[in-house]
Amino acid sequence: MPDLPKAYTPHDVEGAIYERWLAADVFAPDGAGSTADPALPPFTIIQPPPNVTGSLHLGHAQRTAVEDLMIRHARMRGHRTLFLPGLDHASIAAQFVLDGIIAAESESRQSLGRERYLERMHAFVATTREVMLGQQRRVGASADWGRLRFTMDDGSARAVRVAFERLYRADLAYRTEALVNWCPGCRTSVSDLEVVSSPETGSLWSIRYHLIDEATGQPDPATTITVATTRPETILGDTGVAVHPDDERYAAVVGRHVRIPFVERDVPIVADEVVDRGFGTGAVKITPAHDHDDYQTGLRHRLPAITVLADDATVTGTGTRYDGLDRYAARAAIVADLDALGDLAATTPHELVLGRCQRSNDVIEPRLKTQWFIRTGPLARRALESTRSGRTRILPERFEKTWEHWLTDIRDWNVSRQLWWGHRIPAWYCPDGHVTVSSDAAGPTACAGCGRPPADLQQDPDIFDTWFSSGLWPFSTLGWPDDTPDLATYYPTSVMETGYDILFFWVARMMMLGLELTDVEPFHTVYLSGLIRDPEGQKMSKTKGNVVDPLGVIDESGADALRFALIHGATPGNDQRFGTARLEHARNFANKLWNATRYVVGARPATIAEDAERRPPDVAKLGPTERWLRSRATATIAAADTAMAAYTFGELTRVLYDAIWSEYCDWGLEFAKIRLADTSLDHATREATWWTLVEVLDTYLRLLHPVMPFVTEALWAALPHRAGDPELLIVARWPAAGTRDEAVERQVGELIDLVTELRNARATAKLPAADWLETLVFVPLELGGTFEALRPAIERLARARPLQRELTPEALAAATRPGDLSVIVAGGDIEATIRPATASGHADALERARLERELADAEGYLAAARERLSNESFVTRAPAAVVDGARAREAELADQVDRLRDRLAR
RNA sequence: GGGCGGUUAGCUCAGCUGGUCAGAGCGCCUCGCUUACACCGAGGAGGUCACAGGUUCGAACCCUGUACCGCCCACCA
Repeated sequence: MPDLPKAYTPHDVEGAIYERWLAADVFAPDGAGSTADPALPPFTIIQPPPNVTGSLHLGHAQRTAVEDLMIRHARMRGHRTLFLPGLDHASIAAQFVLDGIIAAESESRQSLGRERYLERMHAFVATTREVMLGQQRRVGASADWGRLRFTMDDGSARAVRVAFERLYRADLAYRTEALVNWCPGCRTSVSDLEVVSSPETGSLWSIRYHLIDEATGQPDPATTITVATTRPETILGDTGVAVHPDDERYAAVVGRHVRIPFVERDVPIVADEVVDRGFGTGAVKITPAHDHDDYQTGLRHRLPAITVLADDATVTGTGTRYDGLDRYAARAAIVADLDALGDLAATTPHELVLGRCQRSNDVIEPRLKTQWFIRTGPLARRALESTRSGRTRILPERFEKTWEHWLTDIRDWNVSRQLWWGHRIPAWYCPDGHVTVSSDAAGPTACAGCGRPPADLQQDPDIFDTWFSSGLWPFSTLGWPDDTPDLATYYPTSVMETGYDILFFWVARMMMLGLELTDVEPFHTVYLSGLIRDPEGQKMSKTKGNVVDPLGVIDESGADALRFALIHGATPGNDQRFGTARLEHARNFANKLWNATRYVVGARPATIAEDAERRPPDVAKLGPTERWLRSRATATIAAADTAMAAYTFGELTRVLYDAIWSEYCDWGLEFAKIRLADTSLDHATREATWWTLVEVLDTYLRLLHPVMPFVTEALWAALPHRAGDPELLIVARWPAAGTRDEAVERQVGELIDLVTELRNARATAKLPAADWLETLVFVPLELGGTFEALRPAIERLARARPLQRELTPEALAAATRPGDLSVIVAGGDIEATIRPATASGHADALERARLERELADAEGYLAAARERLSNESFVTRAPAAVVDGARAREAELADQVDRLRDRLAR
């Protein structure tokens, strides 16, 4: 048994412990140090792979803490546990970061070229990767590092190719020209999810279009239709004007044509119900190539789609002087020119919602592109079926509504990205337009359409949306598409823990792809964590500068404190504010635990050898407090089990905090101190007391281990172990709840209340803390044995001596003298009288005031209880147990009120 | 425009399926004899559980509505 240093220094504890775990090979389910029971089902958590874009923040630390908590708990219950760690290449996010880095060196994607750019990327992620893995170890992740995976490793690459080929063959992946969300800054398309709507103030311009005189074929200067637009530059791509079919104002002009200025194009006026008659002028210009609504309208009316903006959002191909101008410069020029022509009818400020790129914040430009899409309809239906049937559960449950809503209205998923860092789409095109999709690493051997040789084929230059590879994560990490032993053993996985902010991005994609490709739900439970915010409730972000580095916190307070704080404050799906107060609370708790253990270790009776093997306490020698401690430990185990089963980890920490601090330390250790020092007791009795302390502390260390693994491991090593225990707590068994002794819990509880009340009376009367006070006490017969056993402890803790027991309340009343302080324990029959060493009128006044306050409280409760009982329908309609409880309560209160009145009358 | 959360002690938050549920931590006030711990110990003050109705024998908890705050989704140019 190692000695415990006097001071708790997390830094010293934690490094050594992690090394011991690694050396013992206890993380892997099949590691040499595993104590798992092969008969139990395995428990698997595939870690949500953090982006290799830098370093981990508190949110990651929280996720890791929660995942590791579940894994450690399952491991202690004897399950084979796989906590598979990983990293995500984070295609667009990583490119965004790297672009920033190379920009500082006056380089760019274009200047480096694809090959050198990717070299830079590999070097970049090689460094961030090590930083991030190191951080996870510091947090204490008991992950199986030997199975570490990366979304860009060969296994993932193959899984991506095979998945795509299967989807293609099942007609769930298709290539088409469609309007996609184009980010001019990132120079790629992005998915609908990556477009964030941003309310902004812009302008609404009303513009007159001239109708064509059908006789001359020329615009009629006198006949115009006014359209309203927020984006005048798209005029150049207009191919129609739409009005509502029932709009009488325009009924006459439907079917006629207008001439689009600058491009001199004649386009038809069409009737379409999409138009809102009440908005603007009731006439809408239609630009199918640059607006999602217009695209649909265009399709309905067979209007051509003319692209007028290039990849960099400059005007292109219009043959006007605007070509080459940025979209906003073109807008200004066009507005000015329209004004000059006299066709600008109005300019009004306008609140609108812009789509901006989640990554670069550029305004998204809808553009026509030929790209790959995943047909989500059939996939989403299966995913919905999984949650509706309960085969996969989402926690907290309210997110199932969000899930339903999103998956019901889901649109096809654009997976093509015009980026470099990612998985290249395994599709090849031949000059005749045939498409060949091949999962072969070497590519296809011939064109699938015409048999041309590979040399004639060109691979799609695009890569996949990063979430495509992430979507395969639960099974690609286990060896899929091969039928590996790991896949057979650990798939489907158990719990997917992640933030609610990526429910759609990631969880939905994993469900859809997992169901399609493996025919089974990839996990049975989705646990959604909330976000970590700063103490002011702000989202942590680098630009705000309020990001907290977990390593700094760990250096200062320890990983255990960090984990406890993060878990303690977490309610599933709810954000939490994180600040120093929480952290100090957690660190103080670790410190408390450390010192309590140090006390226990140091309190070993001399009759027990230092290296003695653990013995269960001798049941025959247990006193009430020992039985109380054991019963409370059993209650705590049950409460911890309930919390674990409900995934309410914050509740788990609360239960353990209270049990350890408020029960074990505040009362258990204090009672034990007195007993251990009581030389009137025999050796065996004192040994039983100590063994009880050891046993209960052992239980609490086990229960707390998943939350605070380092300190519990260190402290557990200082306790004697049972014969069958392993070397390390991490692979020791989770405790099983025994039977509670409710009688002893109640009795000891009442005596604890007595001590508290005696202290209260003393403090209220402002009696010196150091004084020993002569005290008389009446304790009913059924509590007598317990009282006598605890008498030395009560005397010491209440500083009441001599503590003389009176046998009847009458005897107590008779012995009470004026100036004595009275104590009537609420809810019990215990009464006591304290005799101050020096009587003082002042103390007496304070004492009366205290008793009167207590009386008023008791009378209030009593009145409420009586009112409830006098209610006929309560007595007849409430459950018997509740009524009985109320009667008992009434009796207790009545008794207490009597006694208080009696005392005050003296 | 839909949907979802939140509103409980000065602050940050717990309160699971309605019946000792009005709680915790921090902060505050008073006091510390006691060598596990001052990262501590003892005692205490503090709340019409956002507001208004309703259901019920009984509501912080269920229903309806209102007000703020936050988030998600959404094709009004």
